[in-house]
Amino acid sequence: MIKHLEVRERLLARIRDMRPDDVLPQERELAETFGVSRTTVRQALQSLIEEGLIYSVRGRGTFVSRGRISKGPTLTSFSDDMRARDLEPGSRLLTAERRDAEPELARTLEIKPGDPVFHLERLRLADGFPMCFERVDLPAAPFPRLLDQDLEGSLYQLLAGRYRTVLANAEQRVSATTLNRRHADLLGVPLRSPALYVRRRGIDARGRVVEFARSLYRADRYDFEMTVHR
Amino acid sequence: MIKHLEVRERLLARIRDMRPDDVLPQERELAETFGVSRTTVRQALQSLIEEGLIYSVRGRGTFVSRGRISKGPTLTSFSDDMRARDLEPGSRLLTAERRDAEPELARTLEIKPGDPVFHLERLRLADGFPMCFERVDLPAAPFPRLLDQDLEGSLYQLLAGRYRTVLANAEQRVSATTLNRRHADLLGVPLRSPALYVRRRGIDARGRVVEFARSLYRADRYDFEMTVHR
DNA sequence: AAGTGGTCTAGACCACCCT
DNA sequence: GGGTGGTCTAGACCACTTT
Repeated sequence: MIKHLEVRERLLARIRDMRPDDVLPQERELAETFGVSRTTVRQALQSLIEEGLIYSVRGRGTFVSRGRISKGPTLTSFSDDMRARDLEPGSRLLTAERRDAEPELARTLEIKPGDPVFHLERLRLADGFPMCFERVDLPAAPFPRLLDQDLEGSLYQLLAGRYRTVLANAEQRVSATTLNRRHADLLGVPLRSPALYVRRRGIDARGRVVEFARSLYRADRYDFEMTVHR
Repeated sequence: MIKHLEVRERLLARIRDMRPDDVLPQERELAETFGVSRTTVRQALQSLIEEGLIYSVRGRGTFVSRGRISKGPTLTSFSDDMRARDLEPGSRLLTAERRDAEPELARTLEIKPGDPVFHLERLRLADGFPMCFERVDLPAAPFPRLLDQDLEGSLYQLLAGRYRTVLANAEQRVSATTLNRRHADLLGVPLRSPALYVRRRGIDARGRVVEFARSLYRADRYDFEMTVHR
């Protein structure tokens, strides 16, 4: 087990029993308590600060943040996201086909026009009810036989497991829209209901574009929580 | 000058002249070149990795990312935000009054029910056209004579300049909605047009709640861009 | 003056990738 | 086996806050 992650876990356990603005023991003391160097303690503290769970003030100390665990803008799959909300994720595959990339899609995926891509359409469910309609395009070359796999589970997990491709970061654009007949029916809401429209370009550790996804989230059941800094 | 920031600057200059997937010198070499320890080099590299400018692969090296500088989710004012889009920010003050905090607002602002708060309503403009309708509540105590100030400019700048209160981070919740008669008229769009609805709680460096803002952005003219990691 | 977090060092070993 | 990034150590000094 990596030490700073272990320290992080033990700090998390402490923080859970503390109240907002309570002060944590000082770093040198934590280092002694956990039997690690101060550097390692600081590495663990830093990750908690980045998530907004604690904050530090020079010359005063490190304190528990107000507010609760609001997950920062990290890259999570729909499945993880739903589980974090205590909802059971599901999926209904609507379309799965091989296509030739249109020029604009090719540019987005950084491949050549006409190169083969996989196009998926899925209805994402939470506790069995529609939450999100998503269309995903992926370059076909890195993912042989993708369409033969089980595409109703987590796509990210499939890419990581079978194709050793892990998404490292994503460019995301979030806007609002109202739903047309087809999308409203799929999501089980009235025509012209509001929805969050998210366009995402997923990038792997080497900087290759792995997916371009467009999702429509029911506005009455979903919102983005984020903590922004400085 | 803090060393790791200086190293960061010098690395940035190098990266600008490199192409995607070019490899950077190895960390031990950079340390020697810049006359600092490897730890300090790593601190500089880390900040560039977090911004997506470079990526590292264990056992291979550190490389320049594809894609350009995509600003992460940082805390910007409306004014900064508009200027980044080459739009001239403006403001029309609709309401500015002192109120007593309702219980729910008091809880959000972490003050006592009945404590005085300032309530502002502003129409935010971009190149003179409505972009966003915002309602802001602030605790009155830390901001004496706030209502006598010029409230049509940047609120963040006013808080920083006159009251020495700098927002350190904010909890934000983004959802979608459709506009009612009043809000549609204010924003100059048809009834029931889609809009982004943002609720934000701004926190200062000491963890005190400074503002609670609810904003409605025209969906046809505004979206959130963000880069998410890991 | 004492205590806190912020920065930095020099060196060590580990985990992983390549040839 | 040699080279890379990842983790960790023990110690030092600095900048800031509080007493």
